[in-house]
Amino acid sequence: MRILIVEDEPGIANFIKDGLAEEAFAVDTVSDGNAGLSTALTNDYDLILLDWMIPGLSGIEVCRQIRKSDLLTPIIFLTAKDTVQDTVFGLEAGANDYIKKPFEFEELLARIRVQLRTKEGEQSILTFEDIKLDLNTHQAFKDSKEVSLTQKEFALLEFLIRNKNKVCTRTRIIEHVWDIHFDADTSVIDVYVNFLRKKLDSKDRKSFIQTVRGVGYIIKEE
Amino acid sequence: MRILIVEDEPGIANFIKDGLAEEAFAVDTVSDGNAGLSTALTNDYDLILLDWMIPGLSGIEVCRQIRKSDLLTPIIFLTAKDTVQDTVFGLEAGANDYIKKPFEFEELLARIRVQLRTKEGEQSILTFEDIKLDLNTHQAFKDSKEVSLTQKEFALLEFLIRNKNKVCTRTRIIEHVWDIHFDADTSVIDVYVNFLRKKLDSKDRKSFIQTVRGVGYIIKEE
DNA sequence: TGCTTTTTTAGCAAATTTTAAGAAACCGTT
DNA sequence: AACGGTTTCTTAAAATTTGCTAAAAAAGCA
Repeated sequence: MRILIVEDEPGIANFIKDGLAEEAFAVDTVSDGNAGLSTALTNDYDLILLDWMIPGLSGIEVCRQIRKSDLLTPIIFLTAKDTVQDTVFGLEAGANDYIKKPFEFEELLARIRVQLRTKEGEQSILTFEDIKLDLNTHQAFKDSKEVSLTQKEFALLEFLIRNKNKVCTRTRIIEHVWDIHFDADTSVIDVYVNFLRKKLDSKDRKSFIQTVRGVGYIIKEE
Repeated sequence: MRILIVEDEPGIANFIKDGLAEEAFAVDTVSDGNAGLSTALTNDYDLILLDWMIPGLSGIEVCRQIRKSDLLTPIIFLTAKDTVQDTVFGLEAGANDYIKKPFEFEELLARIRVQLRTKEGEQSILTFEDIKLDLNTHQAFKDSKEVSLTQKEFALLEFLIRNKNKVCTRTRIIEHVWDIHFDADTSVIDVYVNFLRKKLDSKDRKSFIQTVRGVGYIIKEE
């Protein structure tokens, strides 16, 4: 799950970024309206957090432009303003929700989850055959026995299971799990697929992660 | 735990009622706004499920009236509307949460539990294995021998035990225990976890507070 | 002031993540 | 079947990040 934060105060931006990283989201931040708009339009985010008062284009203008280009990515406004009138403008501009600063991280997280749930029926427990991932507790299970996974292992597995029965290309994996958006000459993916196989494969049958040569990997049912 | 449902569609009302009855809640239903308001005011419910579109007084008006009379019973809105603007008004009118129809019963139940937790968690003694916390007297015990904890130590331990079997992220800990809501570059948490371990760990087995690298800490049963 | 509590700092230890490189597997062509 | 060029697998080790711990500094409080 990729999230874009458009926020000019580095303190707040980092606070949110770190918190969301702990929840296993891939997070990018930009600090002004123009960068926000272009980044949002040229990337595939699952959700955007947009500050109201930012340099360059105002938050509301960014929101309008994004909607104008038919992008339906959920947008949550971060706003210091507390008159209902302003928030109404924001919602009319196409935002999905708003949260008043200062806010508790918990509340922000809840609102993010609400938006993501409507988007693709997000659940807090993902399963594939005898493998279970609990997103709340960050625990992974195989045959209902816990298997300890590192952050990256967990994130990769989550991505693969979310996209089960679809081929995940190396590019999409490196973007969504590693948050790398330039040409990457690396073989981390191979290594981590190997880690997951070692920890989660059953000995008697072929690996639950199948490789699609020249393209990427897939977790397929049956 | 008594729950009031204010909902005019008998199908939905019964669906929820039966489901909640199976979960051992005592459930009453009424089907219009006026009845909802008077029933809510003259009875002692632990939670109210309130439909947005009902005959008589609108759900939002019922909510407002209830809050006006200083009743703090948690209210969850059931709403078919999907513009967030409306739900925002609902939350401003004093609702505690909202859920969009159609919803899964599981999700409703989860939200109900969240609201009730604050109430039913009024038990004043928390325990985890051989550790006991008396919230009234602020005393901590290990093997029924008292261990003196400082305020922060107590607060951190309380938070961890309240969330036992769930990973507590650093962000959540710093918000709930230290009440810091901005970017925090600090390692107080590490230090205090260390304090608690020194005071409360058993020598023969691994620490009762387990660290989840890159995320936070967890107190786990078994 | 002296004592306790809380927070910061910093070096060390440990775990994770990444890199790198040879081995193995795959695939099209001969 | 054999070959060569790729791509992927598997390891080991380097690089980096994160957490632990002790000790000092700062803040509170009687």
